[in-house]
Amino acid sequence: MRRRRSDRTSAPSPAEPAPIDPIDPDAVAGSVLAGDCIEVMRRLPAGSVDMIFADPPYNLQLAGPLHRPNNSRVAAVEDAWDKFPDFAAYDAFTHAWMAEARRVLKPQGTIWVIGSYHNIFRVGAAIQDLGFWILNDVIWRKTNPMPNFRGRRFTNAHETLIWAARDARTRYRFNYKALKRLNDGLQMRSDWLLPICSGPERLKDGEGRKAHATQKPLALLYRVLQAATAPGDLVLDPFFGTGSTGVAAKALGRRFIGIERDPGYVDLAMRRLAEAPETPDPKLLGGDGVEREPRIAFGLLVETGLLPVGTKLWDRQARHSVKVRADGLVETGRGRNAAFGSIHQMGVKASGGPSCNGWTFWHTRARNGTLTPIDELRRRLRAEMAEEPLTAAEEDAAEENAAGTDIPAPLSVTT
Amino acid sequence: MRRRRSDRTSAPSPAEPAPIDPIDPDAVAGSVLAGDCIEVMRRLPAGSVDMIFADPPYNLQLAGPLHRPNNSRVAAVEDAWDKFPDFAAYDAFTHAWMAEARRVLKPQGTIWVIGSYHNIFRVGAAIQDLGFWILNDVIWRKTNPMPNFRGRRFTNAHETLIWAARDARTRYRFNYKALKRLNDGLQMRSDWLLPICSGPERLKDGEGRKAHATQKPLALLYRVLQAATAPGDLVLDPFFGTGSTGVAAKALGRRFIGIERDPGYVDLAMRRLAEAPETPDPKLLGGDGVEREPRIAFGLLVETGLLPVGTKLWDRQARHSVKVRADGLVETGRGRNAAFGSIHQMGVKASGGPSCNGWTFWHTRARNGTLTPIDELRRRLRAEMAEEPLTAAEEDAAEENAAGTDIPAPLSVTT
DNA sequence: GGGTCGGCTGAATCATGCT
DNA sequence: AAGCATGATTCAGCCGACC
Repeated sequence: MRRRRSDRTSAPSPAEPAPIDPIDPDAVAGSVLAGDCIEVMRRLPAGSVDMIFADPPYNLQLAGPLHRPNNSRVAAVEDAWDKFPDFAAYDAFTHAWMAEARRVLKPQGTIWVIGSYHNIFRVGAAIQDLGFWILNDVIWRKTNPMPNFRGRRFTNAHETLIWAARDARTRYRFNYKALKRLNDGLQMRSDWLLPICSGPERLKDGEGRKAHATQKPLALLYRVLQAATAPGDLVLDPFFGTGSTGVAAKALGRRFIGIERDPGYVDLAMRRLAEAPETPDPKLLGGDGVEREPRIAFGLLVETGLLPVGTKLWDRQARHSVKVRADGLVETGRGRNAAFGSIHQMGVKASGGPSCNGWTFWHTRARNGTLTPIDELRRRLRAEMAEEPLTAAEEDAAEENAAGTDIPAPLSVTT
Repeated sequence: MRRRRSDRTSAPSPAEPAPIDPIDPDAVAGSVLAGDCIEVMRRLPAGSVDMIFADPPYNLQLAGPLHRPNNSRVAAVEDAWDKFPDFAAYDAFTHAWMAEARRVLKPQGTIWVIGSYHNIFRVGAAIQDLGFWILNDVIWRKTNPMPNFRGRRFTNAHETLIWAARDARTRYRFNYKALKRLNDGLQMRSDWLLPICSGPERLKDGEGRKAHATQKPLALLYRVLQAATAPGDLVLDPFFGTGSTGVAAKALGRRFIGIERDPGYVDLAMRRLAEAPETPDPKLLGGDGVEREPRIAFGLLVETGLLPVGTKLWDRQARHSVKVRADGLVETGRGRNAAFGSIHQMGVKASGGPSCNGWTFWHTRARNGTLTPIDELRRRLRAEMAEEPLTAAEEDAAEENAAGTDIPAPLSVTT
């Protein structure tokens, strides 16, 4: 039966969804919302959070109690929230919460989901089916995993995280340089070695038993947040548990919203968060270190006299050269072979590659033959413009580079 | 239209599947079968192979060319075999070949599938949907992965293998001890650190380019085969490629069947296998070092006089004791408290645990009070029966244990 | 012959802002 | 919205060339 428009003004029938009571994300930032995550997410506006971290039930399907060789019993995940009748039920649940998560995510946001081989393949397939675009799968290698007591399998020494963008071709955030610094100057890899959550960090109940079966280590959350968020970003965790995501967010100057169904965990997380430290100084948070430096047009080097008109520039093998023109372009050849263009365009011509960064391709040549990339001149100009004095080491380096070149010392610059 | 029975005797119509031409697995062991793996597997009898290793297409979905910072172009996987129109097509393909693989697998067999985040979640979900039972996901961590040239993601430094049994409750093979030895005496973990296939191992074509885009390192196959097969086992690889699985199988004394669609790869693999070394001495293959040992009934210790009837056995804390009976059982208590059973059953009774290994639970007690597990007696008996002299260290240990006990020196045994 | 240096390559879903 | 200009970006290992 087709509904007439006037029906809509009447009270909703039982078959219709309950009227949505909207939640203002900014108003609830920093708190834990009690309730089913699907229902709570429905009340959040679309495109309202920067990142989502989710640690959903693993659907462990343990056959029976497991005992160590000394016959002591292993404390397993036996909570009701981890029980699903079959894969279909788990898939339905996964699609449901993940569809809401995607709606709530900003177009340029990303989602992280952690799981084990029991559930991660269902989760990954659902992520792809819902239109997310996987960026990496990341392996958390445990330094101290539980051994395999029966000796029937490999020690299950890792868990898998999936990192995905909301859409295939969006501009997501990845703090590449920050993570490279965290990894001693090498690119951060997709395998992370971290201890499991134990010792004082592991929350206990009154009787000294672990308060939550699957509490994640803060170090894991730190790395996730540092990789994919900026200070001030809003992070959503729909399976908040003991609130590790919130603790990490607070420490890193990120905002968060936690959703948790179990009232006991809600209480626990709120008490934990009240005492969690907050980084007082935003400068300590770092960021990516690639906050855009002011753009410098090549022509400015000519105008400021750093590169006099007619100066010859060479590639690193000194096989190609161009001459600096007054209009900030460079030229090469004579007569019919003559050509001119930007440092980048002429770099493409000279190198034959598909693209070229002229700043690092072209060099000045000192009288003794030493080649210096013109990017070095740009760096010095930037330093002057910022009116920040060079460090002693930088001054030394600058003088050393300048010594014996045809290039005049940098001038004062006014924009 | 319903078909009448008599139709079946006539020549098959084009709509009917072609008549199956059966393949005898033993006859084709050690060779490469050319053709589509689904069609070829259909011709193999059900339950005919011990293990399957599969390296299916990853469905990479690469957008455009990628260049290194030095502008050289990355050689991508651009082969037609890796192209699928969408996830649905890939899923259908995956289900189809994997269903055949499961049929061909022995009930106690296992399957290994390798993939990356592009496909492994589809593969894992299909494995579960088809009734396989996942035993582990194993992470191949690459020592030397390709970097992320644009700094937009984590270095994709690993691939994932799924190891699954045909059914949930089958007795599959896992050479636990062999892998523990491979790992310096520690349990083998689910994360394996291995280099990618390069250098002389990497097959090249006439022009020095890689012969196959995705050749896997032999070390990876060695470990897989050592973990999950016994010498003489028949291993099937439905995506044989350059035949690394065959080379590893030949070296480890396993039999193999390779299936490969591309005639060029078939030729290449056959030539490679002809020159691949075969381990001549089966003793070098090792095995697990467990099931080679003959089973020793507890009663044999009584029959051989190693444990005279009436000897008292104690648990490690000397809190419980049993007496050895002539029939190879042990008994405890008197009158109404009397009970008897196997060393294992009585161990369960004494320890209160769910299970008990009587060989390590029960001990003989020397006059000076020293307790020695009866497993030590079994070990000495095994050594005699094998007529293999003990190593010097074993002799020392055995003597030390025997010194001052009530237990007579081992007798010569004839079975 | 040995050591050093530069070049090449590997299952890769690899850019962004302005006009 | 599409096109164009700018310019940011790599690690381990093998191999050959060259001292």
